[in-house]
Amino acid sequence: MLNPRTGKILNSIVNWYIDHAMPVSSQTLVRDYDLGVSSATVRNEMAFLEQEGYIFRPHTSAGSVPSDKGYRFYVGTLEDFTLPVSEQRMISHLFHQVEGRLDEWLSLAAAIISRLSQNTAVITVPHHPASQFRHTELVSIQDNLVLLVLVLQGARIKQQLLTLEHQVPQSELSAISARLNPLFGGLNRAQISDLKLDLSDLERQILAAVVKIMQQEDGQGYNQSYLEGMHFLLNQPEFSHSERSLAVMEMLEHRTALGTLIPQTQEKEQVVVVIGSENKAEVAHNCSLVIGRYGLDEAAGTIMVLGPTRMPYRRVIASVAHFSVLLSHLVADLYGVNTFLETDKESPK
Amino acid sequence: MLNPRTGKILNSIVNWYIDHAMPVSSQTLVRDYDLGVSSATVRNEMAFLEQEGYIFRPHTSAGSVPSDKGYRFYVGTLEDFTLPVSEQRMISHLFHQVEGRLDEWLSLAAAIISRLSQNTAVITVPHHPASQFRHTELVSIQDNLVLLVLVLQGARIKQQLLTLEHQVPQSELSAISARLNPLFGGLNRAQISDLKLDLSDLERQILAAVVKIMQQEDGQGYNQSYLEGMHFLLNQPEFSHSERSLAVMEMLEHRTALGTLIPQTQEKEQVVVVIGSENKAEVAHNCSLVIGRYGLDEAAGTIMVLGPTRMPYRRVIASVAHFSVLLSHLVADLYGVNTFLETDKESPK
DNA sequence: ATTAGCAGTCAATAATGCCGACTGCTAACG
DNA sequence: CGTTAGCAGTCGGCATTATTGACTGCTAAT
Repeated sequence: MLNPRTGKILNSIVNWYIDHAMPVSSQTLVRDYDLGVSSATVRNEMAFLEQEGYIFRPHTSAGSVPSDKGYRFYVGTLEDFTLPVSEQRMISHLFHQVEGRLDEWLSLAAAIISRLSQNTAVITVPHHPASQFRHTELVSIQDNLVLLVLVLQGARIKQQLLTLEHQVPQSELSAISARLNPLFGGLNRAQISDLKLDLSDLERQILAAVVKIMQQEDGQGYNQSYLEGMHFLLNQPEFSHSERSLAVMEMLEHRTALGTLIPQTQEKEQVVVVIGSENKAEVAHNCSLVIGRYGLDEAAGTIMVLGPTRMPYRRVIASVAHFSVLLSHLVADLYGVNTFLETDKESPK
Repeated sequence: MLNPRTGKILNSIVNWYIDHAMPVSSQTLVRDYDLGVSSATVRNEMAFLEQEGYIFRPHTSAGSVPSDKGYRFYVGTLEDFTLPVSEQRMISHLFHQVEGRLDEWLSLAAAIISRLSQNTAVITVPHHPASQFRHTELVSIQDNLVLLVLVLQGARIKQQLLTLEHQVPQSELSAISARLNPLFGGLNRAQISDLKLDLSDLERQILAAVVKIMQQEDGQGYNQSYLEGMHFLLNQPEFSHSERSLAVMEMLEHRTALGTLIPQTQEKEQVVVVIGSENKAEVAHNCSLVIGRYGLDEAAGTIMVLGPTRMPYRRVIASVAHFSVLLSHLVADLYGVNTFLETDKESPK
């Protein structure tokens, strides 16, 4: 679609602009990249690229800036999204230190992705629209106050305080949970509700609480997430002084509308890049989004990196791809699935 | 220390500046406040206030801006920190909707305080340097993978995945936790470590994990906290364009050094205000901090609101004071303490 | 002690001119 | 015919200057 030399020049423009955040001149290109032609030729090519909409100029006699279309072309030509070995080692080292804690994994992953990509990262908790019951436990706190601990499929823990009508000894509470656990095990909330059981008042209260917790859990999509590196957004020259940045920050803080940014057509283990005005939300029109999914069909989470359209796509995509695989393995363990997913290489849409 | 009229003028200056974020002129004061004197007199008083360091001027022929000393005086004259009844009702309504969940309480409280005070709010999880064991539970996840659920005093829940040497049936896991629970109940990690018990390898592994979790839990001070309303910082005109704001944001995001901002001398149920350069941390020299404590001796948490020195102190102090009492009640319930704390009125330092 | 009035100060804004970074074009070149 | 050197033209950015208007500080009258 673009002849090789033109493509090479466009990619050089994008690379330089990503690094320097300033319009690129024809001279700069021949100086910094090995194009083998003179600046005049580059100017001719740039005129063509501008005409075709791959780049634009802030004003008549200015250097060129990649447009969304230009970035899209650039991203399409990228390949080899493996992280440097040193970084891979660093990551696996850090993960060994927080062995065995889902929340720590996600929080750590968000922190690392954010640091590696120098942008804001969000990771949503693996989520399934119909959680399965795994285990419950009742712990007496004080008088008639009882802590209900609920373990869902995938080692997800929920808690809820219950106020009982009368004080109940711990031994009886334990007996109740011991009785309910085998009955509820492996069922989702609809199935639990449908059970025809002969229950005491107390047991009914507990069942109601369990169902309610599961309902809330199933209901929240992008509400539960780990957010890291908001300050990188502010560091970006294109954001530091604008009104836009504020709207984006607010969206991030409330997680509202984060879901709407995700395009529906995304297969697992594939990294999708949404550039600038391709975003559905108006506020994110000068942002790019790199989105990965992880987990299993029964519990999928999303990794996303948000930054200005001028972001280091290769690094970002590599980070997201790496963690997509890593977290998928971890979640597979939690859900007792042994299928090892094919890994190693992903390519953006 | 300041004669009544001078004090009244100073407070008028502070009030106006808090509302408008612009230097106040003598004319504006006589127009907007009922001072009963002419602008010339106000100018004379302002000259005095400037000489004494309560206010300063950005340049020679400019209006006046309160200094930290001026704010300090202003805060000292404030009284009546009750929230409007409508807001109190709104709060108790919202809290009824998330009955029984500590994490939701704190998260909600941070959100409300932030909204009410139009500034950034942080609430730390109630914390004690030597947590007490309450209950543990082992849930088989898959093969030899087991989820250890640990409940600490105060309904705090921790989780950890364990990889066992062999696969162990759920019934045996339940038996183990049933055996360990009465042994550990009410003890802190040192006491648990000191127990001379005859344990199997498996039980030893579990004990080690329990102690390690408790150790980590006891170790982290301000790490666990709920942060809300960072975008308010960016909205403030004094922050929107500065380098400072970035440093503050970074500090907030990493929670580092948040602890160092808290003055040590603070009694429970008392709200402390730290103004501008009174802050120990250099980065926070144009910030003010309103700090409240809540909880019990055995589990105290901190509420803090951070914003520019030009913040609506009355509203902020009232919000913090209100939630200090509210959360104290809730925590007291969790810890099985029935002492109702004397409430209603607090005054800042 | 208070006040009116006036002179003086200084930031903010607009207007102007200059510099330099780039491009677009044209004509020459291989 | 693609490529290149060179030059004219454009426009943002920066520094300089002028103008305005919002305040104060001072002084003299009340």
